[in-house]
Amino acid sequence: MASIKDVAAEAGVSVATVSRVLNGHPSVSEDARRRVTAAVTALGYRPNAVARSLRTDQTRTLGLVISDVLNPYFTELARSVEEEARALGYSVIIGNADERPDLQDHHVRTLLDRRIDGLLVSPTDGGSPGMLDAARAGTPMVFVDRWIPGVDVPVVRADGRSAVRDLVAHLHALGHRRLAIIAGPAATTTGRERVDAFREALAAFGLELPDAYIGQGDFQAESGRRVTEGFLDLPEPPEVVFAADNLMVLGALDAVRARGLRVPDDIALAAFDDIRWFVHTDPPITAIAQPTDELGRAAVRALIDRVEGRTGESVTLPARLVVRRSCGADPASGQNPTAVQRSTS
Amino acid sequence: MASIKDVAAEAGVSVATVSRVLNGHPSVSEDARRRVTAAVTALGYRPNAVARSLRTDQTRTLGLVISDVLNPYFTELARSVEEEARALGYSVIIGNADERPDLQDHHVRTLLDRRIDGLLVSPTDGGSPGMLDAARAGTPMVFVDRWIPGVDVPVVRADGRSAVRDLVAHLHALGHRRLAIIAGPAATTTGRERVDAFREALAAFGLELPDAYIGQGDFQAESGRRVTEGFLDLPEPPEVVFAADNLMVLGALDAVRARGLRVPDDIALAAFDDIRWFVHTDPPITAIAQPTDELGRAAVRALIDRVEGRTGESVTLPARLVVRRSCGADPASGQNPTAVQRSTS
DNA sequence: CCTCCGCGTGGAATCGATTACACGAAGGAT
DNA sequence: ATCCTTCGTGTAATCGATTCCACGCGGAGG
Repeated sequence: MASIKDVAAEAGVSVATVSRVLNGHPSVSEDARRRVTAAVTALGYRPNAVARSLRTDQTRTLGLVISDVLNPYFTELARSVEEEARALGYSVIIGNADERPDLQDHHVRTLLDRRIDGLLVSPTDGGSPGMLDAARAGTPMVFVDRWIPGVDVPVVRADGRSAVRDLVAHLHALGHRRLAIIAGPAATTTGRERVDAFREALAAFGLELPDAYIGQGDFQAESGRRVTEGFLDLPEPPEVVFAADNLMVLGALDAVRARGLRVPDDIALAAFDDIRWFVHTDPPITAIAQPTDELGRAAVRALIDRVEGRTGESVTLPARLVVRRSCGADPASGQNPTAVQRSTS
Repeated sequence: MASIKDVAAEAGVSVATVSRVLNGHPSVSEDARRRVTAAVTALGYRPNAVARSLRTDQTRTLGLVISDVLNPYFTELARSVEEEARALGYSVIIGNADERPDLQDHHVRTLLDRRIDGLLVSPTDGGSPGMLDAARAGTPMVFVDRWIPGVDVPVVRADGRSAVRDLVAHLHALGHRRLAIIAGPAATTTGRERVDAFREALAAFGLELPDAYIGQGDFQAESGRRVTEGFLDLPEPPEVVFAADNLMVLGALDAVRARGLRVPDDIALAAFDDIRWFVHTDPPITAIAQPTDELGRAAVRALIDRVEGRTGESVTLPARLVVRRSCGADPASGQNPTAVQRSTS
């Protein structure tokens, strides 16, 4: 592969001049510029990004560590992150943590070793050593979706509180009183927050959230199945199961089916995170939709602000309720339209 | 960030010795080794991968350019690729082409600029300039899933031929005679091959595949909807629509629903590529499943073989039919079990 | 006692870029 | 004519690692 020296030789100039032409430096004669560009195309020369990074101490690369690539929510997030980054002249390297803190750390370390300019993380846990080191070392960093309390890093996320209130209002209006939740891991902020928001919303309607109605999941489908089976075994099973992510509701659906029960007639189902497949499930699933695309873009902008020395700020965007048939409403006619409206407030 | 010089100073040895310790070189005294490791931990030193790559001319990184991250098939593929690569000591950088040749080229160029050791591609088209350059330049390369005829690069893929035969046998046994297909882009091998396999299988049962029953899709949901609407407008609409990928069948489902028709009673549906959501759609969708995980791993092994100077060979693995309710069978009881058996041959 | 060998170590070249600095030529001002 | 800019260019240092080569030292063999 041709190097800058080869180009210099071919053009009959020094490497400095070649570099200047490549970087659009003003003080190069028109003649030299022509000869260099000719040599570049003749040799099919492409600058070595590795060498350039070593010298300039910047890679124009962002790292993105997500919790689970197989979760469509994170896939969409990754896509919008890459898009915005590309538009701003950066590349993205994705690390998939599979909800495992050790893997998360592995990726953070690897990315730091490659001297990425900034790091976008959706932490799997409450702060693994590698992550805390990175934050402390001053690597530009932004949390997206999930974050770690007490760590001084901007957070870009959706606030589901009002949407959860809308959901509970919707369920209450349909006559449901015994509502259960499949929570995410307690180590994650989204795992805790969604339970809190749910409990608060219930309280506003004078409803309790008994411990028996809080199932401990891990954001994976299998845990949704397990927890739902537990709910169904209760002397007084819930009328509604709300899953804290889109994968767990799938498991819940499995468990309900396996008992020969019907949704929503025997039990209602809802989920956090809306994905396109929910339109086609049987029945279509009521969900809380995050503005995933905007989240990804905002996170990248905040991170690049930090990378380039500006102050990237935290951003919180509203989530909104999308009513479908899994809770009993007929969305084509009956349900209260104010629910959808209020969620954008 | 601490460099090797700092470590050398801290340990009271030369940088050469530090490097030797770091790389497990034998001829270092026990004493020096101890002092160096102590200095490393004291400073929290991590070698600069950029500098190392520049010197050694290898990045221990693989590039993976996939056609569409939002397609669960490719997400699973990416995951298994990363897993196998990690197990073998390599990192993976993913580029998402979004089925756009220009974006594909952008990613190939960027990856080559970073001097990745090898490239895994599932080409979006029939050979864009960047890709052909890469192949010609001698970059270790392997095609996965799709490939470009005439380019001398190993291919790791699934052969759907026998599974398509099984599918057609299944459909024929259920009494269906008018079978249509939503094809992928003609520029892709999978786009063409699946149509050919379908036509061949039909011929074996004395059935034709009229042009009106071949819809031109682009592997995206929207094209599935459009094509299916065209089928339904035909004077004699098909009894079965077979989509060449999992996204297009979603669009087909939309189109069928929008007309108020039922699956499978009014029209049967099937798809290439099985994904976990198909179990939960209404109705569950009959699909041809690729051994995605094994495909990803085999591709990585073949590529690393090339990278490390061995001869990575092409691999073809069989796909298999997974019967569900979208074609009219009741998989719990009725359908011919030989269909599933034969597909593994 | 001398020579040779091997081991542990350090000095310095190297990878491919960027960039500070110096230098010569040309042109304008005095 | 002399001096000072300005402009275009080249030389060389630098980034952080790896690795070739040489050197000093100690022990073994003659």
